[in-house]
Amino acid sequence: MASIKDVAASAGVSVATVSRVLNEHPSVSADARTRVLAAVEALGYRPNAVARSLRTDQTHTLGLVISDVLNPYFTELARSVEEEARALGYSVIIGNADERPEIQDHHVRNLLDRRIDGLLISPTDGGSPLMLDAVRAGTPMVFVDRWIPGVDVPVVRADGRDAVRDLVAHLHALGHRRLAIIAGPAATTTGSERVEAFRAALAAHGLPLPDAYIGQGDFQAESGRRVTEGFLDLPEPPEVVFAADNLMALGALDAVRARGLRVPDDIALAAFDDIPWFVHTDPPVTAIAQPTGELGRAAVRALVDRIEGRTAASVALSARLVVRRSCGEPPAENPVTNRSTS
Amino acid sequence: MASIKDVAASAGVSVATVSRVLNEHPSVSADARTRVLAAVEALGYRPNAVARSLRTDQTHTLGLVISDVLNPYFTELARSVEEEARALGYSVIIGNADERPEIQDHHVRNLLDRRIDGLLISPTDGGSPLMLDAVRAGTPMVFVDRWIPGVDVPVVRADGRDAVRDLVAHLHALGHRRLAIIAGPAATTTGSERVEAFRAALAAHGLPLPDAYIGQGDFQAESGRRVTEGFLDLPEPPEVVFAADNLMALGALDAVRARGLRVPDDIALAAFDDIPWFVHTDPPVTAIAQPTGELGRAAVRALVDRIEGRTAASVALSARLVVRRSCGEPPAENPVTNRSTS
DNA sequence: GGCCGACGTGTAATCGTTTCCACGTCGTGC
DNA sequence: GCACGACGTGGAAACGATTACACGTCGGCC
Repeated sequence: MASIKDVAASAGVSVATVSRVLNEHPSVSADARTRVLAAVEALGYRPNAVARSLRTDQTHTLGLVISDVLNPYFTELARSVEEEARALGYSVIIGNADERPEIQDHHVRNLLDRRIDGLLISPTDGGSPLMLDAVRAGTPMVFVDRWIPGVDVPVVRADGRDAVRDLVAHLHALGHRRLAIIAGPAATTTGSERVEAFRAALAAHGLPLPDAYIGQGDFQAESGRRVTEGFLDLPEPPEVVFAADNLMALGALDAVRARGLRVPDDIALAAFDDIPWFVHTDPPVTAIAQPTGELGRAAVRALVDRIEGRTAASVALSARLVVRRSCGEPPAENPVTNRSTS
Repeated sequence: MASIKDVAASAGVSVATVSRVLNEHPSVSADARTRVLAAVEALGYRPNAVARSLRTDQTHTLGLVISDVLNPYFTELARSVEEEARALGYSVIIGNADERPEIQDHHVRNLLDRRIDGLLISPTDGGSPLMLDAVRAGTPMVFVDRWIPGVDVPVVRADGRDAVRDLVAHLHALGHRRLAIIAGPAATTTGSERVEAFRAALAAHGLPLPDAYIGQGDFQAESGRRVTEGFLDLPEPPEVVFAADNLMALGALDAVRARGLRVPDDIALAAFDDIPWFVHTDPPVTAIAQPTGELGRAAVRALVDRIEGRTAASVALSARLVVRRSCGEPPAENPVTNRSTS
């Protein structure tokens, strides 16, 4: 592979001049510039990003550590992150933690070793020493979706409280009184927050949230299945199951189906996170939709602000309820909320 | 951030010795080793991967350029690729081409500039000059899922021919005679191959595949919707629509639903690529399942073989038909093929 | 006509590693 | 007792870029 030296030799100038042409430094004569450009073209030269990074101490790369790539919500997040980053001249290295703290740490370490310019992360747990060290060391960082309390890092997330309230009102109006939730891990903010929002919304209607109706999941389909089976085995099973993410909702559907029961007649179902497939499931699933793309873009902008020396602020966008048929009594068709893709 | 010099100074040895300890070079005294290790620990030193890469000319990084991250098939592929790569000591940079050749080229260029050790790619088109150049320059490369004919690069893919034959036999047995396909872009191998396999399977049953029954899609949901609407507008609409990927099947469902028609009563549907959601759609969708995880792992192994100087061979694994209810007449329940997650 | 600033260019240091080579100090074998 | 090999170590040169600094040349202005 041709190096800057080859270009310099071929153009009859010094490497410094080549570098200046490449970096659009003003003080280069038109003559030198054309000769260099011609040599670059002829040799098919491309600057070595590794060498450049070593010298300039910037990689123009963002690290993104997400909890689970198989979760469509995070996939969409990753996509919008990459898009916005590309628009701003950065590339993205994605690490998939699979909801496992040790894999998360592996990725964080790896990204730090590669000297990424900044880190976007949706923490799987309460924060490992490694991550806290990175924050302390001044690594530009932004939390997205989930965050770690007490750590001074901007957070970009959706606030689902209002939507959860709308959901509970909807369920209450349909006559449901025994509502259960499949929660995410308590170590994640989204795990505990959604339970709290649910509990508060229930309280507003004078409904309790008994412990038996709080199932502990881990945001994966299998846990949704397991928890739902537990609910169904209860002497008095809930009338509604609210899954704190879309994969656990999938697991819940599996469990209900395995028993030969029907949604919503035998048990109603709702989910946090809306995905295109919810339109076509049997029945279509009522869900709380996050502005996922906007979250990803906002997170990148915040991180790049931080990297480039500006100050980055936290962002909270609101989620909204999308009513379908999985909780009973089909509402009037709404052509907008029923579009399956965006 | 502490550098190797700091460690050397702190341990009272030269940088060469530190480097030797870190790289497990044998000729280091036990005494020096412990002093270095202690210094590393004390300073929280981590080698700078950028500098190391510059010197050794290897990044221990693989590039993966996929056609569309939002497609669950590619997501799963990406996940298995990353997992296997991690197991072999490599990390992965994913580029999402969104089925657009110019974005694909952007990612390829970017990855090449970063001096990745090898490239895993599922080409969106017939091969840009850039990619052909990279092949000619000897960049270790492996095609996965799709490939470019006439280019000497190992291919790891699923052969769906038998499964398509099984599908057509299944459809024929159900009494369907007018079968249509939503094809992928002709520039992709999976785009044209699936049509050919379908045509051949139809011919074996003495069935034609008229041009009007070949809809041109682009592997995205929207095109599935558009093509399906076209089919439904035909004077004699098909009895079955076979979508060449899962997203176009989603679009087809959207279109059928928008007309108030029902699957499979009014029109049957089948898809290439199986995904967990197909179990829970209304109705569950008959699909051809690829061994996605195995494909990803095999692709990584082939690429790493090539990188580390061994020879890499092409791999073709077989796909299989998973019958559900979207083509009519429910088969007996099969607990294995109906599990929604793996 | 001389001085000074602007301009274009090249030399060389630098980023953090790895690794070749040379060197000193042993222990061993004759 | 001497030669020699093995071993542990350090110095210094790379890798491919960027950039501070110095230098020569030219034009304009007094």
